[in-house]
Amino acid sequence: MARRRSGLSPRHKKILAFLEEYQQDKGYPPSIREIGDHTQISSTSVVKYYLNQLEEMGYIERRSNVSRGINLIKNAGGSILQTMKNAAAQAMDQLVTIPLVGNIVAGEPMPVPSSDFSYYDPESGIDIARSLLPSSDPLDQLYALRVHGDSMIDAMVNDGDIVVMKKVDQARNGEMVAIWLADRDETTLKYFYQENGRVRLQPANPSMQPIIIEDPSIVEVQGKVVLVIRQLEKA
Amino acid sequence: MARRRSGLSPRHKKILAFLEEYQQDKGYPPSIREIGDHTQISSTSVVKYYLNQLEEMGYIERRSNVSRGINLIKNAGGSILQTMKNAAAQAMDQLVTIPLVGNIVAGEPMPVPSSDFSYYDPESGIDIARSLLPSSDPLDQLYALRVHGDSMIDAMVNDGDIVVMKKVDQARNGEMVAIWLADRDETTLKYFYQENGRVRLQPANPSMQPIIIEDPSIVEVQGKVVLVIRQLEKA
DNA sequence: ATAATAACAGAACAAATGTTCACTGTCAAG
DNA sequence: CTTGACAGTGAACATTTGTTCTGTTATTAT
Repeated sequence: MARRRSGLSPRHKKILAFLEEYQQDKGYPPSIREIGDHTQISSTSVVKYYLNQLEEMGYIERRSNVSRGINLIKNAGGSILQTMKNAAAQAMDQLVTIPLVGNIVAGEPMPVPSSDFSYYDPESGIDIARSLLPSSDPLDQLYALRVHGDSMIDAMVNDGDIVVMKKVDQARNGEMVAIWLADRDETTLKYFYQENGRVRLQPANPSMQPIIIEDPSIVEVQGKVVLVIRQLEKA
Repeated sequence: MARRRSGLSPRHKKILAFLEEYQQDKGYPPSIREIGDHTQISSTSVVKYYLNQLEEMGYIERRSNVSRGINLIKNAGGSILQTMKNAAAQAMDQLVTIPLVGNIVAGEPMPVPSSDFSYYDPESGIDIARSLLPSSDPLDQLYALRVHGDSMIDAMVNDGDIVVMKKVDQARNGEMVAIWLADRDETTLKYFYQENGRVRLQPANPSMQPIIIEDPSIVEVQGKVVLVIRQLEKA
């Protein structure tokens, strides 16, 4: 039999390759006996023998007495698996999933996710290409709402549309914002303009008249509209 | 105890979160007892009970009688997690680029890509998550147009909006289509209804009146509207 | 109230799986 | 040739771990 050289023997490589392939395929690591079967090693003790060596060499991590407790650190080529994760993350990065946290209904306050809101809360999310979003916005401040009813038609937003919002509590001129009008008990989407002490809320539909509010304190900005999506054909 | 809602209960979410975190941290999935310990579930049978439900819902895959044989398919947000190798390719696949071939202007015929049109012709394209599009549509029949002017406001489409169209020459009832009205020299977006020999073109804005056309031969369907996108903040 | 169903508990069980150990074979150096 | 480190075998063993089962508690519907 060949003596232990400095590097990896064919069996070492075979085991590492199998570990990677198996984890890839099944989503969890193989057992010692499965490794043996697929690498022509008939004895479980020999598999353990090799696994110990691979662990010493830093290719894997193991937790003793734990079934399938093998963590592949780097593959046989020596390149760290983490780089792969990064590549995937980068590709994923082009596509962001925005939580769909609720509905906009004119007569009731709009749901806004709390700052500590759980990643797993939303029943569903919508996927958006990053290129459609303002590049600067941090993703965790974005959330989406589905519009219910025809109350937003003067904002050119229809029943069933999805609006992507950014959490802000102050609007700048010219931005479209979601506003809770305390005196009317109403949520509305309007272009926001603050000019000489009063607030003008301009509908997106140029044929509609603006709302002028003399007392800015009663307008409550819920968020800024970033994107509106209307699916005519349901996916 | 709370009844099973349509979506995921807090425990479902907790388990999914733990599965993801554990796998990320250790490199292999947790055992049933470990899941129980970290999610305040005292009985292994209850953990199994939830795992069965998660499997039925498609969030995980399991191999029976296999220790830690859990494969996390998608997280609670519903986005695909897959294993790292496929993730990059899959993520790419989730994103489609649709050619932006021109503008819609009310007074002139709408540009429609010819059938042999080169995929690389358009100066620019827009990236759309596949999940937003009708799953059935072949991608090569989709194209996008930018709306110029306020002429489409009765279709709830604003100046600057992007409409994604599908090439069709015949519309079915209830579809929103782009139509060239020969007698008016005008392009318009309307809901299409053909009923007892005549065509009714219904604006999306429910407060507007429909156009009735007695002679169907003068309506020329340019395409079907699949998606409308409005970017409030330019990227 | 009552029945039905979902949610949960805990123990007992069986199977999967890692570990240990005594033993055999190989090869190179003294 | 002998020795010793390395490589490998196979079985016995001990844990870990998934499964099943009986039963209890809550929630909803009738």
